[in-house]
Amino acid sequence: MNSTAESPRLRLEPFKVACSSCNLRELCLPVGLSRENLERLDTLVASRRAVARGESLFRAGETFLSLYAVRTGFFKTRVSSEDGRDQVTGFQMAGELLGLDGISTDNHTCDAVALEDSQVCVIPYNQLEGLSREFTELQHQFHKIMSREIVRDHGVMLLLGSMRAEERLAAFLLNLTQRLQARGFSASSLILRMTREEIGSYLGLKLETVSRTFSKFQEEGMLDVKQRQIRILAQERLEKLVNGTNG
Amino acid sequence: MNSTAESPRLRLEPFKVACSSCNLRELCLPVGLSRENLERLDTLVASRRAVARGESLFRAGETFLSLYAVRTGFFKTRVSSEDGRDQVTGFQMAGELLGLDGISTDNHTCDAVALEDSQVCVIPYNQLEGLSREFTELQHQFHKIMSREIVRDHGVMLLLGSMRAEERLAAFLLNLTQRLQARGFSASSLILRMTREEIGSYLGLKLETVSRTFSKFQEEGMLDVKQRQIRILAQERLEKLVNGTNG
DNA sequence: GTCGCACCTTGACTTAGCTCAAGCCGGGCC
DNA sequence: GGCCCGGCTTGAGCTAAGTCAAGGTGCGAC
Repeated sequence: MNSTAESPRLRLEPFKVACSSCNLRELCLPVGLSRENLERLDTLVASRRAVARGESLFRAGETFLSLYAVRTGFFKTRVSSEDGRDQVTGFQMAGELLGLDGISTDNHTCDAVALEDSQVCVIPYNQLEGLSREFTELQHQFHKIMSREIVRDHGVMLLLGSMRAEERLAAFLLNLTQRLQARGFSASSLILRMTREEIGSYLGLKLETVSRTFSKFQEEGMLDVKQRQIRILAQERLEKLVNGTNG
Repeated sequence: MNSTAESPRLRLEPFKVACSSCNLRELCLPVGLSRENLERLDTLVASRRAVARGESLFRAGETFLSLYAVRTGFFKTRVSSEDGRDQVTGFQMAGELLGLDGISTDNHTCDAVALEDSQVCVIPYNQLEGLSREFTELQHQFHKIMSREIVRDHGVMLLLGSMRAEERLAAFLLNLTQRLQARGFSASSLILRMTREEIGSYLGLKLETVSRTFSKFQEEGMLDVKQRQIRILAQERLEKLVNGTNG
């Protein structure tokens, strides 16, 4: 209705979006809510925002007002140090929440960048706090999501602190396919949304190492790699790389 | 009163502990609470627990029921992978919260180990949820603490993913002294509570590398290192190592 | 269609940090 | 007092991953 000439960067979709009818509700903030409470959540998540590929949803330093749930598309989050070092801290797909880091200081502390044209649901944070005082289910679910992010981060620390390049890439691929599978996609073939450099930044490796490791996995018959199209040919061998006392 | 023969590992201190009169209240969960609300918090944080050096406060896999605030002493948290790899994910001192990772699955996902004889305040989690539905200040403060943990973890990822050994150790020391200073200790001299191996695990380095890097800092006149006693002689040079586009 | 550009691959060489090994230091205990 | 043991230091050599450099590939713009 209202798609007149607005900045593509900040375009707001004014039509109502309903969690209660969203097919992501089993993966997103609404998990575990009753029908009735779902409808109360609808009053909160009232707008969407489109983010074009390459654009930022938010940047470090901006005032924090809302969380965002990825509806469609794919994001990366990135922190930067004062001297310009970058670190990709995560990749987010449909149903995942962005912006939790902003609560601590009322300012975002990382950049969230769309890796493809994406849409997010806007969740005004103080309204979320209000509503979660009113019903336990939402409060509890929200706490679980924050806690899950902490657990995820600890897993990344383990990866960065103690795994070798092959193990890191294997863990990365298995994590991606597992999350894609939960969303109804294939467990064995995927299209990467990010560059080798972004994978490398996330895994604490240089892009050449990522590329070489992909090639090695292909030579060894574990993967079929064609640029960003990946087919997993031997999932159990990847799993063994990550978990086993590999040799 | 009740310090009869109990297991030193699980000893509960039955006497009342009051956040409202605790000298850590400006660093801990009660930050920002009004006098009146502080007293309501006292009803929640009702017991203490002592943990002897080397003992665990909780272990991965145990049922999650409570958060813990460090009252005195020093802890490390540690995650393990299936094949026995360990990663120290943090060191916690007075006023810091332990156990946030447990909310996500109702099970602890890491071990918390005391590095010296310590005491913690027990914060029953479902009571905390209840009370934080009743007053906004507590809810908001709790969310900030969880978010701060996420931000901290992202900082560690940056360190592990993109810094060299010297930068990691410098960042570690500066972080420690900053937190100690906030607790009224010297900004320039400290006693390490952890071994070289534990520092190495946290920083993604081997203990020999930690030791060599300490020696290098000492040779260069930036530190005075005598086993676990550290004196910082040139803080600004450590800062430059971490932040500057060092050469 | 083809040009340009961003991204990816591969090779040759370098190096930071790891491994293995030996010895030292200091605090607790008999 | 001295001895034992966990933790720390240091050296020598090795290796995984980084660096630098040269091409290849595929897609979008004109």
